[in-house]
Amino acid sequence: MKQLKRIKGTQDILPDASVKWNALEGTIRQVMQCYNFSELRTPVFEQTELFSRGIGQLTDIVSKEMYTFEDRSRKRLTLKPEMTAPIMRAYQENKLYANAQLTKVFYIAPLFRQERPQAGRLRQFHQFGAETLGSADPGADAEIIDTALSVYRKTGITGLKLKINSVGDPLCRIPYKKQLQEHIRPNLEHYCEDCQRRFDENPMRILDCKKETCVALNQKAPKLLDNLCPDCETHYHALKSQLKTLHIEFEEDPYLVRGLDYYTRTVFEITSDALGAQNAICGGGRYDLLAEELGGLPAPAVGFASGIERLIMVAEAQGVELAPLKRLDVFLIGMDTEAKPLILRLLKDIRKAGFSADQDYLGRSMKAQMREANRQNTRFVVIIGTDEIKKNSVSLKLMDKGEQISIPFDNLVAEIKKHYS
RNA sequence: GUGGGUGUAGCUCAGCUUGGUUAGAGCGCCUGGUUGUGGCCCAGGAGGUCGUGGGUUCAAGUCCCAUCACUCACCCCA
Repeated sequence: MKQLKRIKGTQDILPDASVKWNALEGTIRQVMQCYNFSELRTPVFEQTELFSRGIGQLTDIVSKEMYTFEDRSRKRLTLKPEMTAPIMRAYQENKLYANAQLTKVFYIAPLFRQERPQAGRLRQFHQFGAETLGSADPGADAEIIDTALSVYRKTGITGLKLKINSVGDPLCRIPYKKQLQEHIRPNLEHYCEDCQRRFDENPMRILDCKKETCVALNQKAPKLLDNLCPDCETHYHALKSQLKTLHIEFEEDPYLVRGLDYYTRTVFEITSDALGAQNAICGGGRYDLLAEELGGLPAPAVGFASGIERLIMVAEAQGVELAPLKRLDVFLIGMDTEAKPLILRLLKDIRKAGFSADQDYLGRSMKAQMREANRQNTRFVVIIGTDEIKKNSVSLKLMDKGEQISIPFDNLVAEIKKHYS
């Protein structure tokens, strides 16, 4: 019979890896708590309309990457491809703004996009992120960036680059787009195919093209940063000054454009050159218009999203251990049938005391069991054989020191506590 | 959707150019060297439809075609 396989672009997180995932999720929760973000969990699927309306019809995500299907009642559902829209939906639906003027939430969640997989890009992948809803203050933007960077610092990864930009708001962006199109139009035929396609859909993306000819043509193009309206200008400057106060290094990239429609004003990206072509480990920005787009009350908001798989890739490339080496506290060996019930009792007692403990279930020789204990990086081995039974004692081997001591049967747990380090 | 690369032991890979004994290595695993004692060392052992299907040939892991899978990159994104 044919062996069943996991579907393309998905991953089994095996025991060796899941230890790292758990440790990483732990540091994420810890940092989020310090910054006073609370967890918000949303369903894995939503009405398709949430994303088509929230993210934008013309974006790649909505136009060609969503896992969309009909349920039995012919409702159009979509496996969530990103978290911002669901968070905003939940914020409005549950009227979180009624409890507090300001809502700060974080999430750790699986997301789904049907793309061609490559290094750092899976069809089911995971992001953590934070969103501050209800504030238009540039301080919220700075805090969001600081939060992401704090998580990275805590994990131990280094060498990350922060790029920031402002994409303005409709007030400055709409006239700017026209100005940009006018500038490009005379030379449009010299631009690459992709850029020609972008001309009507999303002219600002043309500035982000990496093709040499396009980069050259873009040299003299007007920059949105030079054409911000006074309010956006003020916001952007306040953000930069707060980042400086926080001693956060950043690079201004006037061509940084994010692919999602809902961004206004602040956008940013954090990259690592330890990654391959997909070098962004974090992306985010402000989305003051999304709330209304989804049919709710106006609510300015800012957030970031960070790829967990990519973070782990960076850690691996840099030799950063996300989790300490796994150790088993106690391995118990019963030498004959008389010892078995005693071992079983001790195993239970040791576990009850909070230590990790295990025994052999394969009927292996003592030598093989010792090897097994060693393989599992065990701290203590407890041995009971006829000698021990006669003396109503157990042998406790301290594996790191190689020493072995004989102790009374009932003192075992206390003795383990004493030698545990 | 487009282009490149790779499929040989549980894992990482050699062998393919120049077809020809029983297809190899390292790591891992198992057994023994110790009547009940791990790591290091030594000795031995198990484990392979050479991705799949077809073709060429006296002979195919090796050459040709097809197909599938994986992978990297483009587009775009975390």
